[in-house]
Amino acid sequence: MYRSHNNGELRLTNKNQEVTLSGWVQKTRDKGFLIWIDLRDRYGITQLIFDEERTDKFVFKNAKTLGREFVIQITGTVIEREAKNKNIPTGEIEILVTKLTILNKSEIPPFTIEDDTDGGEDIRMKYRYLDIRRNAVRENLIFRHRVSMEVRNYLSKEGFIDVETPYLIKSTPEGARDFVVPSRMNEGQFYALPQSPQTFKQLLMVGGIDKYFQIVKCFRDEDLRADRQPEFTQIDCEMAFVEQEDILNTFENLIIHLLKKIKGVKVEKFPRMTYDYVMKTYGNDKPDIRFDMKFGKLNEVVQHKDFGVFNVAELVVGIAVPSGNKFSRKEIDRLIKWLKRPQIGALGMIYVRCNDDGTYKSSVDKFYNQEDLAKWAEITNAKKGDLICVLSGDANKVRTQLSALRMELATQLGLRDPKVFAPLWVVDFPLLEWNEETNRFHAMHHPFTSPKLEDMELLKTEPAKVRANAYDMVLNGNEIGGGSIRIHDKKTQEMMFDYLGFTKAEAEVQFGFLMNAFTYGAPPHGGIAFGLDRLVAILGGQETIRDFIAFPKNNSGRDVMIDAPAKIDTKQLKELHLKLDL
RNA sequence: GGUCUGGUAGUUCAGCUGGUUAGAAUACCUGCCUGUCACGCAGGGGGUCGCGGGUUCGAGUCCCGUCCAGACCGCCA
Repeated sequence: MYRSHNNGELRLTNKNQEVTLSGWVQKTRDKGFLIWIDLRDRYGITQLIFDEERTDKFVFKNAKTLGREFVIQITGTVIEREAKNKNIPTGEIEILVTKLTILNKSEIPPFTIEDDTDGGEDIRMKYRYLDIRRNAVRENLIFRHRVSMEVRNYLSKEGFIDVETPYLIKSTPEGARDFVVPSRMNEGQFYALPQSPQTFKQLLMVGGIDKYFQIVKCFRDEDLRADRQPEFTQIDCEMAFVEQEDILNTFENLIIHLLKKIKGVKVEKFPRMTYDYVMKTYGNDKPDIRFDMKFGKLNEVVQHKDFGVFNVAELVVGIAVPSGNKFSRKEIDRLIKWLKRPQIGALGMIYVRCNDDGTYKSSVDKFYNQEDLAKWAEITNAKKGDLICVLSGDANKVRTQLSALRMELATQLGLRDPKVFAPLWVVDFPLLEWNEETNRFHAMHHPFTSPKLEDMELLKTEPAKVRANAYDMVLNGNEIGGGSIRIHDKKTQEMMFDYLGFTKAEAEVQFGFLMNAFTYGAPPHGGIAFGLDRLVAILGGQETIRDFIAFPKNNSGRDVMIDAPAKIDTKQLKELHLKLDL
């Protein structure tokens, strides 16, 4: 028996009991005649004591040799501490050790296993197994476990069936780049890893599994970000015999349940906003609505004066920064400089100070009087003491830029409180999106998304205006889930592939199996998929998903611990019928 | 593919306009210490300043290239 108790559970009520404990040496405090050792496991810390007078000579001598992260097993008696530590749960007791076994020694770890470790990201990733011994990382993994168990239990109780779908599937041209796996048995042919189980879950609907879910790995060979990994986990869901409204209600309730159960936060019905509205109001299809700063379109009140920049602009739009008038000239200049960086690419910014006495002072006083500026304030909903920031130019670009500024200012002003949760639905996404590169329309969501019936006629005349039965769930400025009502008949699906520039033959080769399935009684269906990594990170109040993944990849898609990807030898290449062309 | 930031002791960092022997904290080692819990005290070891080239009497410091790491843009149906 390695242990009778774990290191977090002994209390004064266990006094005089003989116990056996195992764990890692967190810290030794050697006072010469007395040695204390903090013994750690994932449940907590228990203090061991070795006393030159009370401890066996051999055991005492052995205790002197212990180093950080040694794995030991001890037997001893629970005694009351002379000096208690109120900061830890086991702080009233310590173990007077009678028997000590070193189960395994440890090299000196490259960084300290402490809450505020001295190790940087790089070294912690290389020795991730040591990093996981730290409270912060362990707690994150446990937190993720709790979320995913809660999701499983909830969906299972609601009648959803967890079905596994294959990882070795077929590459498709639409969407993200595929990870590709060569087939040994089929010369010159390749599997692809799924970007999502999309077609399989639709086939499950045809198969009559009318409520399906899966917590499943997905793969996309695209560049990484703080919130994007090449392999990531989705809560993938699909339902048959449902309309959009059914899906929204079902999964809104799932997130309400999670927020309550995991965070103890009560959230009411989610607001629903159309894509068109959020783009115009927040410049962004995943708005953070924990704070206001809504866009105010100023074209009507600023144009046809003498200010040329505004007169030629497609869009002039402003936001009111709460209490922004306290910004110094220097701080505003810094904001403008920030906006002009190539990443944002704004040409400049006009601003209006809203003074406490109700007057205005702007950077364009030459062209606009107090009455004009009062109108700006009205449209942007600016109060006394605010600062109105105005950008102008190409509508799409300006929205993106002002949206970036809105988020930056909110961060600076502390308006993005990680303890506050503001979810919403964004609905009525466009079905299609023009792609400059390929010079054709692409499906904004994916090619299986159904168009809104009432917009079908526009498909021929103004395809960009056709709305889809597609929706995203947004939480605190992050897209945490997205889905759609799918096409479930062959004719519409064929038509869609046609619009997306597939020839009949291409559509048949790539998605014939799906369209064929649609001819055998496919029920109406739709679904949604949540990004688990992102959801867990946001619930945990953090931005980087890496902190919630046990073994994440770095910025360039490498696993620095196992050093992958790596070369394979010529024998393997030969088996796979591959030749490198480097 | 692009923009920006960084790379100096095991680790995290400082090192100004180029100038003698490159510092701090922490970790590590040794000794002392009877109630520690960020223990304390005294001492010690530890460096190819990412790599390559250039400018210079002289480069951690300036220039060019390159590699690595991070953030972002493009990309992510």
